[in-house]
Amino acid sequence: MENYLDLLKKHGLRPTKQRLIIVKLLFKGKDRHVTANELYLEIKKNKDSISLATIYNVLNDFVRFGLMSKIIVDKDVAYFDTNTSNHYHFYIEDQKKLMDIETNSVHIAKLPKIPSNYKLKNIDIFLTLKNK
Amino acid sequence: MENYLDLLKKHGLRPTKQRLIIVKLLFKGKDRHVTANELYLEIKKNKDSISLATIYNVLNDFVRFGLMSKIIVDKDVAYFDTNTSNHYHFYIEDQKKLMDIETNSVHIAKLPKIPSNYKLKNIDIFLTLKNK
DNA sequence: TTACATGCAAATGCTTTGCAGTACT
DNA sequence: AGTACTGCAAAGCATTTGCATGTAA
Repeated sequence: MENYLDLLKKHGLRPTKQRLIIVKLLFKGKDRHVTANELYLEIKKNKDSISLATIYNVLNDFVRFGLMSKIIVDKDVAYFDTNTSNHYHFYIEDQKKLMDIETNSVHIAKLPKIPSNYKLKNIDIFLTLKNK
Repeated sequence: MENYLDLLKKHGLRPTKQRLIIVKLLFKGKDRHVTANELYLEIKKNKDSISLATIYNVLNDFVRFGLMSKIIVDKDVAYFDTNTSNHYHFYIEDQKKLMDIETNSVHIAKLPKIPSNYKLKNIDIFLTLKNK
């Protein structure tokens, strides 16, 4: 309980009622990938209520302050990921779902030379899956 | 000239005036990554005129019929790529530009096991770059 | 009390769609 | 002739923003 509060403070975020509800939900268990709307519905189901605009604001703040990351793989929707370490994803196209790939199950043996004047910010890998 | 027409026919697409203008522009030289709006402006600059809606229709048809691919890396805009073979991209964040990565400059030595009931459709890799 | 956060509704911006007119075959 | 394509304006939809109200420090 208290550690959720500290989690926010540690990242320079004021622990408001709404942020606490969201942090508790997302960081309770294993890593999660949620869309803003999914989170909105989940909160409603738990008999709480946070406006969708606030959910967007909170999630974007969490990304800005390094608590979460944002994943773009579908034109229609943004996914928010509780895992901020560099890792890769399966994207299950038919279900529009993301799944983590275990980091040690991928090995990139060779990377291209980065063009001069640029530096590598991060590596995204998506393995798009279809139903068999 | 004639081969553009054949390119369309070969893929089962009627060679209309608009499609020919677009094919000529996109397949004239090296591989290209364009947004619908960029293409729209480029066509206008060439003293032609195609409505933005038609450009979307044409590009989406080209993707559907295997002439191009669609790349999602930015929430705001879709990129259309004349290269349909499996290859990877640099994404230059500050300029919102895509660049091909030479296929043989990346080597994935290890891939995860694909979950049962699914098959791998394709592999996307984005190396996001920032200005140094 | 001052700066920041929330929530609603309205705005934004890319993309898609309905439909009437036009062009391929 | 019949089917497919184009073009415009309108609709759609996820996300952002302006602003008044509420809350944390």
